[in-house]
Amino acid sequence: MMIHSTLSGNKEPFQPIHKNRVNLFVCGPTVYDDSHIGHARTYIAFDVVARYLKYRGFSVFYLQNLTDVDDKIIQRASELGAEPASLARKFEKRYLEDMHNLGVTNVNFYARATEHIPEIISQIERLMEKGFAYETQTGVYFDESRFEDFGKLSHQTAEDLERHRIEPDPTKRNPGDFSLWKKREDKEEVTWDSPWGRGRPGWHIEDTAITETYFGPQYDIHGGAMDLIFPHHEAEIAQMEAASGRKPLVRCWMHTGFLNVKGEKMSKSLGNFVTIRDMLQRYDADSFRFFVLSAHYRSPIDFSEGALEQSRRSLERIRQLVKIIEEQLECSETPETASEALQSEVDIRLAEAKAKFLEFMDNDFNTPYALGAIFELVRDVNRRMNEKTISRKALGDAKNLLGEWEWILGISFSSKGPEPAQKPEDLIGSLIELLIEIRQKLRDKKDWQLADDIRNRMKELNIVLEDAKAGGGKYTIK
RNA sequence: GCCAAGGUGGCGGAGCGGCUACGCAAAUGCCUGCAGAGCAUUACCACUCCGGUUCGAAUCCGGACCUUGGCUCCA
Repeated sequence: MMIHSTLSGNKEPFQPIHKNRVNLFVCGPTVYDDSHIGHARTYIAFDVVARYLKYRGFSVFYLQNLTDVDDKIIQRASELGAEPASLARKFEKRYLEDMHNLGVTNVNFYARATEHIPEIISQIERLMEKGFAYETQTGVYFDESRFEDFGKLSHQTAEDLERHRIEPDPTKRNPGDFSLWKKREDKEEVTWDSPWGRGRPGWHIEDTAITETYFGPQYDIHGGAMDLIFPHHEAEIAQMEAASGRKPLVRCWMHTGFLNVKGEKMSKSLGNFVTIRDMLQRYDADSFRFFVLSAHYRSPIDFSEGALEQSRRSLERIRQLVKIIEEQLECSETPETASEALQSEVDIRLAEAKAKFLEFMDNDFNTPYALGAIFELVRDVNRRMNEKTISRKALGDAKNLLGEWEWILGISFSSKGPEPAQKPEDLIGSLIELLIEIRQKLRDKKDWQLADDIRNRMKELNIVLEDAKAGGGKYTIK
């Protein structure tokens, strides 16, 4: 199994530190607002990573932090006149709801920063003892010049890092030094006692304190989006490798590409963001997951309604097959077995499809190509059903294989009921049902002209009828 | 300025030395009273540009150009 690591810039064979145990850590959100679909992209990607590793027989422990103390939370709370702690809890709850709704269900433990203050302090103390950190008027800082590997993840040298957009704190030794502990004397603020007085932790230290607590000084995979490479993950490497004296902190650094809108990064400041909640009002989670997985996790993806609609239709094609398979399995005319030659042909085909899927997933989680393998099977099974050369057993096998893939991707291939956006109010719905009944009577009498006229007139009202063979039919409102 | 990720058919998106996925959209056929949906088949032979290596390059090596992102807030 090959995974691309940002540190080396190459795909590397994946080998966990401890036999088949995989310790996976992904940076969680700062809970000061609702998450947007850019966050969702990253978390869906790592959900699939965790699922696939499990499927491959690894015992995965997936850990995520929750940044529940931070300047942004405090600022937002004061804007709203709320308590920072309760604001953080509220958005933490909403974040977990969002993840649940997206089928992101494989995180084993969410660790809150505020529940790891002693571990954070302990790590800073060790950095102080070893001379990697120093105290100033404003806080405790990591001395970047003492850690020679600084910049190795983002492939930058000390000189590259001389440039900066924000004027550095003049009390720091080097402009690149980052905060481990922020001193805050104000009684109104959220603070904890520390050897350096009241204050709160810097952003980077919470993650290494948390991963050290649950995984120790070294672990297997660390994930996050590209924007975290510098400075956040660089700082994590510096903190933990300096504190423990052991490297590497993680074997494999995985970073997801951005979700863009019209080629630009989705962000709050540009105002082009869509929250997960808003998106789920319009589209189902499975279509969104399909959209995310139809691009490689490291590639940027461009979000648009059209792209999501395309994903919905593509997924529909797989669902259609599952529906037909189920019908065929119930149909008494479907033969129990086929000739030996046909059966072995199908067996080979299924085994090939399965092997292909695994091969692509083993190659740095190439979900787009894995989806391609699914569609190849879909076409093949459809063809065999048309030719009526497929047996009940083969259909069952195909269904089972699709079931495995469903689980890995976290996408349901079973058709759902009507889409939420299409459900009309009761009265209108009843009237439409009534018209469908009347049309059916006309169709029974072969009064095609009037029946078609009703259908056309309804179409003008944006109500699209689709007649079923058996009679009746379904409708969609645009 | 430095670092990173990219630039592939009408669109989305893989591939990363020869076999040129897959999906959407399209065309044709099957089905259907018709339409839609569904299914099958088909077409297009695309890789930012300029050099080079090679029997052979979208893929490797130089060199440009363009896009997006990071450079101490960020998934």
